[in-house]
Amino acid sequence: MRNPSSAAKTPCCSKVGIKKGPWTPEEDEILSNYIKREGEGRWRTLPKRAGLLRCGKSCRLRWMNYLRPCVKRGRIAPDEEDLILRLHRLLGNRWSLIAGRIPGRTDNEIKNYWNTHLSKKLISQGIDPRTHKPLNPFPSSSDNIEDNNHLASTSNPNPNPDFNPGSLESETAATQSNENFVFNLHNHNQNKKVEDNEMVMDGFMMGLPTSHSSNINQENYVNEDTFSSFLDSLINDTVFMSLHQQQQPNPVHQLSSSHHGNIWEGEVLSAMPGLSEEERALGRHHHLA
DNA sequence: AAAACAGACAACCGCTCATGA
DNA sequence: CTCATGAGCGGTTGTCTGTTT
Repeated sequence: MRNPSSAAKTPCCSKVGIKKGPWTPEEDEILSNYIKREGEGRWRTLPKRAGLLRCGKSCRLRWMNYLRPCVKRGRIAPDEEDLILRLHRLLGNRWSLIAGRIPGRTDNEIKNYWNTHLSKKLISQGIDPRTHKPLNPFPSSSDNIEDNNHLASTSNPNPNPDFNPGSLESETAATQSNENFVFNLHNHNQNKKVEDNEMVMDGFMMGLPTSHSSNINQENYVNEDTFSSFLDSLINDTVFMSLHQQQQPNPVHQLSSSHHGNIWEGEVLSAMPGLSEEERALGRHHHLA
């Protein structure tokens, strides 16, 4: 339950006369017409100017998630679902980043779909939706071992069989290789939420020493275009399959055609489009530091 | 038919960050 | 540098709707 006393901290939504709850078609029309006429922005004052009894945040949310012409409604397609799974394995709960790679879908929609469908689906498959790792890393029966090997080969971000989150041996190449990528992701994300706890909790960041999160600086910055192109490459089957065929002859490290979140450092650095030799070197330097 | 329950998703809240005065 | 404000994000909750009992 929401804490009534906390509402006083958010003056924009606590004013008397501000309507809450589901939007009516009339309100939608007023908001749509106003934004089409006047444009987006200045959300705090928009309700008054448009003649709506809503807070600015509510107007923004309604526009962003439902009224924008580019918002796609309807069921999530299987290919979109696959994309969400891969991006979540790479990005964690960065819903806006994930949504940014899926045209027409909003962060709220993807977040809801994840919480109501995909997380349950992964759990039913024995996969931890947070970490994308098997829920039971030490199965007792041979059947379970087989099942988990299959799961690991398709969805585990660290399919290296030596991986053990609780041991020094867990510092495998797979885990360490994510480090630079994680590092750059945080720079990309406007340095937002650079918190040790969050980094530890994020699935694909498991095993990352927390001290690194406080050392994020500009020298490892990768610009938006580079990051965007990089993500495109990550979600492209062909690129990753060819990379793995070239660089990972070991069948243990082969990935299925539909799941390949396991990123090795060499792949990450070499796959980064437009990355200079200096930047690659910086990435290696950070990894070794 | 109606109540209870569960699932889906729309919306809200608190927080952080960016920017400008 | 500090403060105020706007904007955006992710977690959580409320409400609606379909299903089961």
